[in-house]
Amino acid sequence: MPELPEVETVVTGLNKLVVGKIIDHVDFDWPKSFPNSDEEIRSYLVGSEIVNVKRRAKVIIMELSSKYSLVAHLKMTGQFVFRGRTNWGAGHPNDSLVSKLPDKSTRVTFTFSDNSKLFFNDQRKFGWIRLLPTSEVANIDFIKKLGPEPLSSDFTHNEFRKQLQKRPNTNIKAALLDQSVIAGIGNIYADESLWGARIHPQSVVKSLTTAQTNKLHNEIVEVLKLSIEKGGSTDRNYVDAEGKKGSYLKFANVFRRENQECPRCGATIVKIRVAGRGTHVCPMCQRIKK
DNA sequence: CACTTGACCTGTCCGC
DNA sequence: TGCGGACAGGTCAAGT
Repeated sequence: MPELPEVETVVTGLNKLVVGKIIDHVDFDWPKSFPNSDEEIRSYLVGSEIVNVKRRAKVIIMELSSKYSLVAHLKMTGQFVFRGRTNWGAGHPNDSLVSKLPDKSTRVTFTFSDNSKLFFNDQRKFGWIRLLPTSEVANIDFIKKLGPEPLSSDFTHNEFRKQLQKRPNTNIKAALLDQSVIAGIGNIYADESLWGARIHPQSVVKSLTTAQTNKLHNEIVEVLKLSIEKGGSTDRNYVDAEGKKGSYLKFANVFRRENQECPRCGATIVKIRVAGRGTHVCPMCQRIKK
């Protein structure tokens, strides 16, 4: 599922819904989803308050009053959905993929002291939650290696070119999906930003001109901002912390639009395979550059 | 080393 | 309908 805009939307929702809640207990049936020991849970989770929720790349970090944090990755199908007194039973039936919880994809359930609940659902079981000291979050290997946040002021045209030099001989799509080059982009926003910049996903990174990477930089920022504004993309599973879908895909130009007309030139959009991923491209206005 | 290809899982869709 | 295979928004580990 979720790329930067979806995770950002979930984090915004969690800040509104669960900050200030005290964790009473936690239930889980798939240990890989939440592998901490009973001892750690008893000592650092139960009885602690959620004080803040933030995002780095696609990782969600919930800081607790115990000086520990719940760190989570939604991978392809993970969801955090809150249910409490104000929204029992999903207040938006036509806009939601989940009405009754827990359901068979529920892996972890946090119950708060006021009896409201936060469900971690994950159909494919790739996602995970870890409880660890807040001071160690920055030292997680994956987080240490992450490239710049595309919506931060550090992400300049020059910085983007510098980061791309880490992967000079691969294609630009693989480079965009590499979280150590740039943090938070996944399959949808890679395709959309490459279409916006008129760059073919199979173009070799070192062949791109400065004008092209500058344009791509601008497209990445615009596409991500627009998606956050639309509450992210719901392709199949994604919902926000209230269980609602995102509407960005209505505005997408190529993603999942194979066999439709390119909105820019009218040619037929094709779906190919690049970097092992389904990739949507307009063969007319996105040219391969070797 | 740099880069590409499976594996991790469940569910759905499509062709025979 | 049934069944096999491909595919799905991400990241690792193991290959070349």
